This record gives sequence, structure tokens and C-alpha cells, in this order.
Amino acid sequence: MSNASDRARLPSIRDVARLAGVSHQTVSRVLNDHPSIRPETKSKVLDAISVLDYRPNLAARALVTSRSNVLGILSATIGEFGPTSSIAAIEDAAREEGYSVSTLNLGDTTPEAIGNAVRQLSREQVDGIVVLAPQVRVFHVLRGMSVEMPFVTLQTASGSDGVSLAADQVAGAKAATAHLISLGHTDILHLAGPQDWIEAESRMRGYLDGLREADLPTFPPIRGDWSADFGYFAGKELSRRRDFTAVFAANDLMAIGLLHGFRDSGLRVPHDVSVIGFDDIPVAAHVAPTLTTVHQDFPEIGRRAVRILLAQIRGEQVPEFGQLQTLLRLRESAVSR
Amino acid sequence: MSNASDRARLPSIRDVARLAGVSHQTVSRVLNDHPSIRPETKSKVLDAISVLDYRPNLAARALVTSRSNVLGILSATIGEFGPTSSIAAIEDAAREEGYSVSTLNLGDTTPEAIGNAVRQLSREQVDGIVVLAPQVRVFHVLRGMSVEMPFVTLQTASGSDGVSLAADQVAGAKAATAHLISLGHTDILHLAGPQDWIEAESRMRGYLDGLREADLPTFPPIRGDWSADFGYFAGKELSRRRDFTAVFAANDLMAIGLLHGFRDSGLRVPHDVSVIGFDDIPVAAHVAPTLTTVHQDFPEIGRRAVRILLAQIRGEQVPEFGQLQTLLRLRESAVSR
DNA sequence: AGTGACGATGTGACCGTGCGCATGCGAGGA
DNA sequence: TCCTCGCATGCGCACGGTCACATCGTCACT
Repeated sequence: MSNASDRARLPSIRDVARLAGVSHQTVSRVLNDHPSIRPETKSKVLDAISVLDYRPNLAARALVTSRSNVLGILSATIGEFGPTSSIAAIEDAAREEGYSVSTLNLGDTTPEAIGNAVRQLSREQVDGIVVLAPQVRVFHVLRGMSVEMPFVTLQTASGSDGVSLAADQVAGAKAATAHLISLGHTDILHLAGPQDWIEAESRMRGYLDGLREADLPTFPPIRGDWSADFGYFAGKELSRRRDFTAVFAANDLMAIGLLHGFRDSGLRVPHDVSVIGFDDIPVAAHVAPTLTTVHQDFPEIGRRAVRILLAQIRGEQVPEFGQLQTLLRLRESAVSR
Repeated sequence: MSNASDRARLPSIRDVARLAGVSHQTVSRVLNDHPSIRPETKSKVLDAISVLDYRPNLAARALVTSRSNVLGILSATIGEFGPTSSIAAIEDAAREEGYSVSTLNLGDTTPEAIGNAVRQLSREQVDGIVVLAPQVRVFHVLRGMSVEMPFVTLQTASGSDGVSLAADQVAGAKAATAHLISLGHTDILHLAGPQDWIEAESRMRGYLDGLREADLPTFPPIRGDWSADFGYFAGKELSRRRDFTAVFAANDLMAIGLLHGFRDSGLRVPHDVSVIGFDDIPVAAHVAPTLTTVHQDFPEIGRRAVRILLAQIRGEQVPEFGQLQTLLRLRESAVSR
């Protein structure tokens, strides 16, 4: 019969010590794998620990070591497939290394909001931060803040001083564009992401580079908001002008909306227009027509982020990863003209 | 010029006290909004706080109060749209109430894994846990563990003793089925979720109830794994038997795969077969044909979970929410025969 | 005027760890 | 044999808050 006042007090390191007949300090040494412990003593302590079902108090440990074994995730991308898979991978990788993960969603990306978020995380004493906030301005704010804390951003940054990593967006976008060109398309539009987003810029650059290298005309990109709904309306609009034969969309959601918009306007994909997306979300292989797109390995990005961040935290040599390759997934939505 | 040894020591409550000319306890009272503080004293303290840029050390506070102001999220559903939107909402709602959020992904759902996860979270001193682990067995394990900690599960549970909440899956599924019936369909299949999942069972029950109430024949449901790929293969298989005119799939991903499978087999949706999904994921409105589906308000579910959990933690009256309504979104994929 | 209640503040202990330093003990070299 | 050294362990304090209790002054009430 255990009621609320039963909150006895969990066993502490001293309770363990008493039961094992050693000092609390010895118990602490066992817990931290100190080398100078007789095996016999160690097993006595371990027995006592399991008898009492002792669990170290992480708050006390954090207080005295001023390290929390918690990683913060600062995210400004809600519910999207890519970031979500990366976050899951980050959590798993962090747990494997004995770190917990505290996630914080950024409502808006004003400098104040970012500042507050970082301060909040530092109040929580996180040992490092992974930033999934792909907006250019977030990146700048962070740089400007001179955060007194190890952090990694998951985006391809222009400068290489801030630690950041991601798949090679430019190359992926260029490959998609080149594929369209190799299929004989010469008038290729780009449905871009929001101006502020690093990835949007990278993918646009890949598109522009691809066309320029082939000496083909570029069109001013259409600025979208990543959403399928926007893609749909863009498709309706674009169907009025018929000065293109292919569209490269900056993500799959917009590409799928685009397919819908074209369909509703009587434009047949891929017969009349070819479409390529970016990300390879799970439904991309099943929409009609199935979507040719650029695949990237989100989980691996997350894992690498953790490895880099932990190296920074531990003061080890920060591993140098090459840029992650993207992979063009050929499906039905892009064909030769 | 600040080097590593500069780790001076962040200002503590006593530094603030010294600067403000009061005792450390008075500072503590200001921080905790104690009523008996002269406004004048309070402002002196606040000034000192902002001068020193003082931030309370949460670890120290957690140590002495044995409450961490952290909520744990135990998730066994990776990367799916629904849970992901709920998690984001949980995080936001928790932050608004001054709680941080620590997420833990469950690799597998063996009792040991669940036990370890809960123990890990309790080591981290979380004040409560939100469980997004829709498998029946997780639910049982948790009940069996007699977790000494407030927790909420996001699933519709059969028994009402465990605190849990979600949209009314049974009603939603029944509405979908009834809609097909009202369109004149009499031979309706169900593409179900994995056997172990609470939601899969609820949706199947709604399907069965709907048919029974209309005195229509039920078919043994096809067990899927929630994935679009599975839906695709199911579509290919089903196209061989033509003893049905409609399919109700337990989630949108499988429904979208199904559309693809039917399409590849020469079966036209909705002309030959009507299809209804569940969840209303963002692409559902844009696939071809656009998908009739059951919408549920995932963010609201997350917010309610936080409210209930916090009430439990604070020992307040736990608010009694009615079950959340689902909403049938009529689109192109289901028509009268 | 005396007294009790209450408001505003201070004092010291305590929460559960890890760290620095001291201590005891046995082995090995002079 | 004595001294030194390294291993194994213990002692006390510090980390930065909160809590229980003490103190002191003011004001209302008898």
C-alpha cells in the first residue's frame, strides 16, 4: 500500500556505500569507472547498487560537474519529412552515447526568438546544440551571438567556419537539372523554396548552374513555401504559359502539388511536362505519375551531426566528413521530350 | 580575449544577493514570486539579476526540489505524420507552461526495451511522461510496471483507468464505412494496420461495426504495416479478385500505395473501386485521385495530453475532455457505384 | 499599553554528487 | 631495514539552489 507520503527518498550513493561497507567516494568511483578499484570492492558495490535498485541522480551530477549530458535540438522546421527523420536519428545516436535530447521548436525566426531559444537551452545546461533551422537568417544570428557552446547546424553553409553539414544540395539539384537536359528538355522552370532558406538557395543554385553549363536559358524561379498546396496553385498558374517542358521543384511536396495542378489544368505529366522533385519522401514512389526525385540520407545526416557535436564537446579531433552524396531516383514523372 | 580557463563560474544567487544588498533567500523569493516581498526590494534584486545576466541553475533547483520541469516523450512511432505533428504540439504546449521536453525513441517494443526507456526517463527525473506508443503491448507493459510517475498515453484505450486520449478512431472509421455504404457499396474491404496497434484495432472495429449495422457482409481484413509500399502490393494482389467495389484503408499511406497498385493493375479509382484513407496527411489532397479520408486534429491531441499530464503532476483536477471528433474529408477517391 | 498576528527578511542546513587531498598498505630498490 | 612510490580507499567540502525556522518591526485589537 504505497501512498503519496511514501516518497521516501530514493537511495543515494551513501546508502549504497553503507550497504557495501565502503565510503561514498568509492561508490562514486565505481560508477565512473575509476581505474583504481579492487575487483572485489567493485562487485560488492555493484551488488549493493542492484539490491537497492540505485540510480544516480543526474541533477546532482549535473550540478557538480556542470555538464548535463543533454544535447539540445533547435528546430525551426515543423513536421516535414526530412528534418523529422534526421531528428529521430539524432536522438538515437545521442542516446547511444549516453546523452539525452531536449528538443525546442522555434515558433518564428526573429533574432529575439532565436536568442531566447538558445538562452533557454543554455539554462538547461545542454552540453551542445544541433540546429535544424535552415533559414539563412538563423544562421547569421547564431554566428552573431557568439554562442558559448558547441553547436552544429545541419545545413550546407556558404562559409565553412561554422560547423555544418548536409547532403550536397547544389550537386543534387544540378544532377536533377542535368537529367532533364539529357532527356532533351531545354526550357526548364524551377519552383523554388522560400527565399530565406539555405536549402532553397542551394537547390536553386544547382538548377542555375546546371542550365548555365549547358548554355540553356534560365527562367526566374517561382518562390514557393514548400507546401503541396502552393505547388497545386503554381501548377494551375503555370499551365497558362506553355513556354516550358519541364519543372524542377525544390521539394517533393511542391512537386506533388504541381502534378495535381497540371492534372486539373489538363496538362499531362510526363507527356506534356516532366517534373522532378527533391527529398524522396515515402509517397513519392506512389503518386501518379511516380515522382522522379533526388534522394538524400536524412538519418545519416543526423548521425554525423551527433558525432561531430560530441567530438567538439569532448575536445576531440572533429571528424571531417566529405559532403554526403545525393542520389537521383528515376521514376515516371520525367521522360524525354 | 576569453580563453577556456575563463569558465569563471556563472553568477549564482548569492552573487546577485551581494550586489542587491540582500540575502540569497530574498533573491530566491523574488525568483519564485513569493508574495511577501517589498516592491522596492524586488526591483533591486531584478536589477542585480539583469546586471549580472544571472540565470538560475536548473540542475541545482532540480536537485533540491526533486522536480525537473521536464516532460518525457516516449515514442515508438518514427517519422509518421500524425505522431510527429502531435509531438511538435506537445513540445510547444509544454514550453509554454515552463516545461522542457526530452524525447526518447523506442527501437523495439519488447517489455525490456520499454522498461529501460521508462527507467531512463525516470533517471532523468522527468516529472511526467507522454507515451506515443500505439501498440497494445506497450500499453499493457506500462500498466504492469506500475510506473511511479504521472503519464498519459495518446491512444484510445479499452479500459478507462489508464489516462489516455485520442480522437475517436472507432467513430471515424465507422463514418468512413458508412459513407461508402451510403454511396451504394456493399462489398467493402478493409486494409488494416498491424495487429498489435491499438489504432489499427479501433479502425478495424469501426469498419466491422459499420458493416454489421448495415447488415452487410464483412471480409477478413488484410493486415498491413502502415507503409505505402505495402499498400501498393496489396493493390496488386487485390486486383486479381474482383469481389469488392470499395476499400477502406487504415491510413493514408497505405491508401496511396493502394491507388498506385490498382493503377498499375489497370483498375481505375474511383470508377472501378472507391478508396478511403485515414489521417488526412498533407499530400492526401493532391494525389490522383485526391483521397477521401478521415481527418483528425493531431496538434490538439498533443495539447490536451500536456494539459492532462500537467494537471496530474500538479495534483489538480484532471480535466475531462470528451473524445475528439474526426472529420470525413470528401474528395475524389470515393464515389457512388 | 500590552500582546499577538503578520509581513519582510535573514540564517543555516540540506539535496546527491564529484573533486582535491590525506591516509594506510604492500612492493621494490638502495 | 628503511624509504619511496603507487594503489586503494576515506574525509570533507563545494556546487547552487530551496526549505524550515528565527528574527525584527509594525499594526490592530483588547
